[in-house]
Amino acid sequence: MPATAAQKKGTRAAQKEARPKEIVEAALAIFARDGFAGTRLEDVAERVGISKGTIYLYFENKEELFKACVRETLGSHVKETMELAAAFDGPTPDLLREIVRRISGRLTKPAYRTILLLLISEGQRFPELVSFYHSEIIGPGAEGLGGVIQRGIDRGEFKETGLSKFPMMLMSPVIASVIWNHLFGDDVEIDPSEALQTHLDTMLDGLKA
Amino acid sequence: MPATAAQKKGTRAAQKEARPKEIVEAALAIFARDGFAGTRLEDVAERVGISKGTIYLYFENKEELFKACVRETLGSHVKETMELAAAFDGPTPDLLREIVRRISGRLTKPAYRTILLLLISEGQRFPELVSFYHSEIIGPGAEGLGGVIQRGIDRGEFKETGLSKFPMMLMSPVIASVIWNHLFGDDVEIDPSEALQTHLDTMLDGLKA
DNA sequence: TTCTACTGACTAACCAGTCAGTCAACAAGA
DNA sequence: TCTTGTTGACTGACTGGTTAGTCAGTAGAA
Repeated sequence: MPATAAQKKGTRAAQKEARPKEIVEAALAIFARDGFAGTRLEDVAERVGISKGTIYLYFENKEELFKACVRETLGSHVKETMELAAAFDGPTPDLLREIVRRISGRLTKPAYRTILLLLISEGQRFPELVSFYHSEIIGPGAEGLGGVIQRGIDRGEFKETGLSKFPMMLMSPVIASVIWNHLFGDDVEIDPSEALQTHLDTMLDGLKA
Repeated sequence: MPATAAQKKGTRAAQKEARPKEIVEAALAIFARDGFAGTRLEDVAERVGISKGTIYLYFENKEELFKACVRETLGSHVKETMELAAAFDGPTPDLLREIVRRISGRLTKPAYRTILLLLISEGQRFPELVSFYHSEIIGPGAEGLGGVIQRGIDRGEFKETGLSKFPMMLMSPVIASVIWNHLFGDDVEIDPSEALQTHLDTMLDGLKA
């Protein structure tokens, strides 16, 4: 009996182990293209190179497959970002730039972008997913950003503004540009990091104590 | 036995004239709830109090009904806003505030909000709708906002920033809060106009020459 | 040979779109 | 005003196509 995944490569056991991820990856692509209701599991299967029945060996039904896609992609990288914030001891504007840049980096990755758009479209149908997203990602993220803004205020670098109440709004240009590109990308593509850069420059100027 | 509920009011001619709007309104609600693929025309019909067949007397098919919903709701109020900008002769920050506030007012109206979310979810499937939206609303809107920012720069009220390149990003907090409320509104509702207010305060401060 | 991941034909359900039939509104004549 | 014929908005059962989900059978690794 082989011990590691690498050794098992090509064996049935290895294949079995790799299947769920393969399926989720393919499903993500098809869900992104056709939405939840519009997705045909046969298309997903074909993309993996298996038959539809196989999907049901790994996922209870279409809904569970969808949820797996969301959970798989979201992961939870919030913690490390928060640790960075705690350890940092330079000027707060630099810290804020770095953190916002990191979040933006994640938000604009293809898989994450896809999930963001899918959550917007299908969220109503999957309240548990939305609250998962809220409690695992959005909540801690907002809290973290809020903490950084507060740090700036405490250190006399930022003045007090309403932004403390809506720290997530710092990310709004990134979200808006992801949506913009999704809709109008063929005509006029926006570079989210450039949009963010511009936005941050102006905001940080306006925040200055 | 026929349903008599629909036959209460007005003449046949009046009824016929009112039908399309009734259908579009009902469809908007169901599309918003179930998405395009998920919407059953029977549900739409039931909401109006007519039978499914009647919908086909007024709309060629499901797609055309969807397009009618979008076109009906979007209208085109951009022109008047632009005229306001041309006529205004006070300080540019005040003008910008007023214009952004107006756009936000439209964006957050329930029907418009619904269309925004539907365009995000279903836009891929309806490229003509997206380009309609782009050419009728977004393009002129962006141009108008850009003009106002330029006015500020010309009058020495604003400094030159990258914002001129992405004027629509001024609206990003509104878009982000519409999406936020759509997803998380049950837990923590954001007041888009408050978010916008905060955002504008900071941005205008940062834009100051 | 045994075991099991996988197959794909099948079923049951669903729904967009159709169309022959219905009946209330209207018109016109008595 | 009443009667009667016509019109056309509307109905809803039906069709045809689609797809989620099942399961008896297969193939190939161990």
